[in-house]
Amino acid sequence: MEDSKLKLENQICFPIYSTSRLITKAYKPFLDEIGLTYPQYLVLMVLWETDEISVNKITQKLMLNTNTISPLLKRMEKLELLKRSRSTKDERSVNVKLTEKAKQLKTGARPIPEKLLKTLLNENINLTDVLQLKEMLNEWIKILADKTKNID
Amino acid sequence: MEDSKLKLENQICFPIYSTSRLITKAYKPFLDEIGLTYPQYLVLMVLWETDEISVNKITQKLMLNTNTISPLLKRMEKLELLKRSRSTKDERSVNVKLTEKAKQLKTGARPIPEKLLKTLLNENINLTDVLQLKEMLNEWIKILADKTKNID
DNA sequence: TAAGTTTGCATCGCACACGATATAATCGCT
DNA sequence: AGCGATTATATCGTGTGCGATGCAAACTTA
Repeated sequence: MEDSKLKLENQICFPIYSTSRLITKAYKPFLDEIGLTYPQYLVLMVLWETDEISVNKITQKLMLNTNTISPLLKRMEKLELLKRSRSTKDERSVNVKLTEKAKQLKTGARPIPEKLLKTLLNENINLTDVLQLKEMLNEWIKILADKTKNID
Repeated sequence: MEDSKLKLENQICFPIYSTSRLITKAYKPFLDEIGLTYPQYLVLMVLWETDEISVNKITQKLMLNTNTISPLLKRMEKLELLKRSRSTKDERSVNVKLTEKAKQLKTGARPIPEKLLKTLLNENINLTDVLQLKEMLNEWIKILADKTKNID
């Protein structure tokens, strides 16, 4: 019986899982400086782009469910990074708005993407590789988002 | 001021993070059938390859710390998937050994890698792409494991 | 317009990840 | 042999992720 497929080193999924964790770890020193966790940083990236946005829109952009986003936003509100308020148009909907404090954090965050990219580029991986990888992952995200949409 | 780098869609890290979560989700139906979580499945892949292995070796292979692995193994012992016992040679070390139940789970797990791969391949992504991606990720893991080894 | 369905958000419980810390065993150096 | 440093593992607290469930507002459709 051939079991090589069950070996860790032959999996494609394990390297993605590990890389993801290691990248989050690589962010840590930079995010510590501005007092953010990685998921909080993701939320702020959404809000820096579009202040005043509904919880639902955030879940869509980050592909996370409300049972992850709601407590995350709650913690961020406690950190005075944002304000939540019921929409008047649709009472079910909650709008999220940045505080001045969070807007100013953007200055500290601006150099982070470049720093991370510098960490990831070396003699074996160039920018073209990275962009190619990004395309491929986005393709996978499309496939997987579709195939897993009924799994909860 | 150019802020395009702070946009979610221009990040390479976010697609990796999302793909990782979506892949775990894609595993779920298959792992549910044999009553495992994804990290538990990873531990078993290590043990199916080498039964009787120290906790330390497992942390190295999975690149996870003991504060993640210890409780994980404890839960798995409660599920009767493995036994833990102090090494006689080195009383600090704990050896992990599969139960018969876990060994038999391997039969149920055998088709899983192929199923997952089938999910990931389509008209836009072929096996060569996947293998190329794996190489690139392994390169990143090397870089990141080194650069983050002092971050805790 | 009334009843059933869907939608938007929240809460609860559980399983990771991981920083900080603790403890015991072993190692290294004198 | 003795003692400080290192190593292997465990525990605690916090922050995600996410399945299950709850609830109220909005929608649908008879």
